[in-house]
Amino acid sequence: MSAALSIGEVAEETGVPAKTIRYYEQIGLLPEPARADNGYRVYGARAVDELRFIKRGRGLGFSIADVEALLGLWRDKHRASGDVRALAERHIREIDEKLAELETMRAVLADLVARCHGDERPDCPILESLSSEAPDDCCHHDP
Amino acid sequence: MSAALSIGEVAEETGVPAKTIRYYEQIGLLPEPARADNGYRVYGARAVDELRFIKRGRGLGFSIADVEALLGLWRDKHRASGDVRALAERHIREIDEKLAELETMRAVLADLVARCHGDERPDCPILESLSSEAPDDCCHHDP
DNA sequence: GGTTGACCTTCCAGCGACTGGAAGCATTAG
DNA sequence: CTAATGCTTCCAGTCGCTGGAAGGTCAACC
Repeated sequence: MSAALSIGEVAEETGVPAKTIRYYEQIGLLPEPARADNGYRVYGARAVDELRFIKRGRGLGFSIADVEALLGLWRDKHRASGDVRALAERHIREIDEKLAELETMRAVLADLVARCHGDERPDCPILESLSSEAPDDCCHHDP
Repeated sequence: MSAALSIGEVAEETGVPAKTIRYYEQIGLLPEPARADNGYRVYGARAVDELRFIKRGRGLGFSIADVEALLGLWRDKHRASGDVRALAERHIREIDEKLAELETMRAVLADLVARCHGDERPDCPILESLSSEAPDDCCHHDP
């Protein structure tokens, strides 16, 4: 049978802080674990696996809602891999949007920094650009 | 003299929602405007300029705190352009970190998606990767 | 037996940067 | 007179945690 672990041991094992584990339980991402006589949470190997899954999903930038969906698909032995792939593809598109936005910002900033001599003199193209009369519809943002 | 504008007109003029303008005032980013007899906020051209400045700074990804600092430097006629440049350079480094993180995520996801056939069959490298026994120290995150 | 100290429990509050909504005046048009 | 805007305030929610307070529990040490 699988070893019984306290929340601290699971935290140690998975690298997910105990506070975060309780939080995941609170929002329903993790099932409520069994309790020892003293009220302490008691976890098995399954919880460790699920937490590792969650941690990796979060590490790839999936939202909690997405991780919840992926966890559901993972538990479902009859899932279609197409569903998983669709979720991942949508996430890649979101990442691409953020990348494009950040790259635009970076390019504008790098240009401004290059044109700013950066000494004690007060004239500065960076501030001039931020306060100029030009239209500022340059940077698109999500709705 | 400069035209007196209501909050709605300033919002229209700058593209910053009235709610956000009030929020900026509340957190001290914008000074409290004059009030008409009926209690309505009354703005001048200066507030419009400052809001445009803020909007552009936010559009370049600067935090509110950074925008506040930039606004201070902008108002200070004796500022050193080096201070502005240092702030912008630090921001570029933060953007570079986010870019690197997102690019790593994207690469991992793209690889997983490519290896997932994505049909009705349940076997899926994406889920396998999330649940594998391999160490998951692959993705670094900020402290 | 007493007392640390490390662990566990609960609940509440805060981060950033807004955004939405409720409840209530002000002003203007019809 | 009423309806439609627009303005005011304040409170709550978003997302994903994280910190802290106040207290219970357990093993070890003197």
